[in-house]
Amino acid sequence: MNFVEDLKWRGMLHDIMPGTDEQLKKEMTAAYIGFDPTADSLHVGSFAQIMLLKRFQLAGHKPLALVGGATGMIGDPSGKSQERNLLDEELLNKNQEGIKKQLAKFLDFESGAPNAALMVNNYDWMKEFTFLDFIRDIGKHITVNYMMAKDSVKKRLSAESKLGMSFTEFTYQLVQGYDFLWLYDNLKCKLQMGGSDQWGNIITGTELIRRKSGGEAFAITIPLITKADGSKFGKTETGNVWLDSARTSPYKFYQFWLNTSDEDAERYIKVFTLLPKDEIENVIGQHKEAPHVRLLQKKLAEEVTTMVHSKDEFEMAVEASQILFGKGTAQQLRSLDENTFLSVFEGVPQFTVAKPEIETGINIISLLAEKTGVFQSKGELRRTIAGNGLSINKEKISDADLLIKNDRLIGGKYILAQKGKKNYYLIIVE
RNA sequence: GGGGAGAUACCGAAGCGGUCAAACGGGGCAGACUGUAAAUCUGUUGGCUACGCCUUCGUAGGUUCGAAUCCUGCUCUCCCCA
Repeated sequence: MNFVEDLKWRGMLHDIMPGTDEQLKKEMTAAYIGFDPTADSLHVGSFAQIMLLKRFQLAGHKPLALVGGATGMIGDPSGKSQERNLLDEELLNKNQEGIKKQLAKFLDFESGAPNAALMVNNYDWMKEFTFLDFIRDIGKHITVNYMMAKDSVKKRLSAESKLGMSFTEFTYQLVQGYDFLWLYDNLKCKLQMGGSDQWGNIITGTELIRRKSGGEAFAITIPLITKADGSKFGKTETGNVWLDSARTSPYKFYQFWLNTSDEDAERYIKVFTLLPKDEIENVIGQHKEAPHVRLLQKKLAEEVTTMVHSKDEFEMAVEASQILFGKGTAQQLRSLDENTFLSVFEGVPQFTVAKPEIETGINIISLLAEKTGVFQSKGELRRTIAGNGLSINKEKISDADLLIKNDRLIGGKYILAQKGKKNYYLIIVE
């Protein structure tokens, strides 16, 4: 199966410019995708694009990852994003480094193969380009009428938009178009890929290449990743899901994928894993026969967590999940060694209390609602206990006057409080 | 500028002198069920030194034994007319 067919089967093809497939069959082709350097880590929202580059490289082509140092300063008017703050160069550099490190996990930058990946930053070629030169050499080739016809621009000019659009944002597509032109001229990049919201910007680039260099360039976009329930993909209650383990722990990351709905998982496994078609179809088939086993989600979470983090971290996440959600018992909990214990509860809100507080025995209400912020108020805690919703170290608590003493400490220094089934809080005694 | 309606807890919305920490719905939280899901059902949803006390019904005063409820000033919102 070739690259384009594979994308099609995976539901990753939104739009493709005529001739693209032929070009890819003809020769090794370089393609680029732009990433916003607004943070030093990418999140799962960009993950589909990363996988796109990955597949591209696996198909024998040359992927270019462009970090939008220049474009990131401007802000794409697509979507409802407001004007963006300018990022300073130092931060940009730091973010670029972080992003490159992440991409290196997926793409081969180092091998020296002809199709080794390359990282570029449009700031490098934009920073010396003066405004006058730009409007004369580039602006000349694209009419305002053309630019105004883009959806991203039209939306912002329409009556419903209260925000208006600055000239800076308006020029965005031109700057991005110039990126493509530059890459075409300098690195023989003939294809730009991206999310479906980028189609208009990409086409401005191919148009610019045609008019200025008389060359032919191509475009592929992938659909926006959606969730069946209509909420935004890549977010949890606690915020964005990042690829960096310092921002989103491997455990949380694993959980994110494990919790996808049946319908979503079926689409995601095609987009976010490298598993071949027959294996995916097999898993989907098995899942349909026994949906409650959630084989599909498990497979998806395994593949993605292993790829983004590591096999070890994946196994740790599974172990943590079993303790937290399986029939984890107090004995099991106490049997963990300290390191495992801490990694299981990594990312769980933590509180610290002084050792003397516990030694004399402390009332549970005082401990959870005063010494720590596990509960907002004592009333809330009493209610939770009355509703059978509180556990300490995996044991249900039904007595609001319970005294917590040293013998409750796990490993001599930890107490695990649990509000309901899913909310854990770690109290460290030292 | 003239006239009218209104401001109640996270949101919507009842209440119009005591029995109001305030009906009901939504949302939130928890429990049961379950697939760590959805749907459903149940409980709970101001604070506390807790059969009692304290602070809350736009804001500041007043009437009253007693006010979210009545009166006055102020602020804001909505509607109609100019």
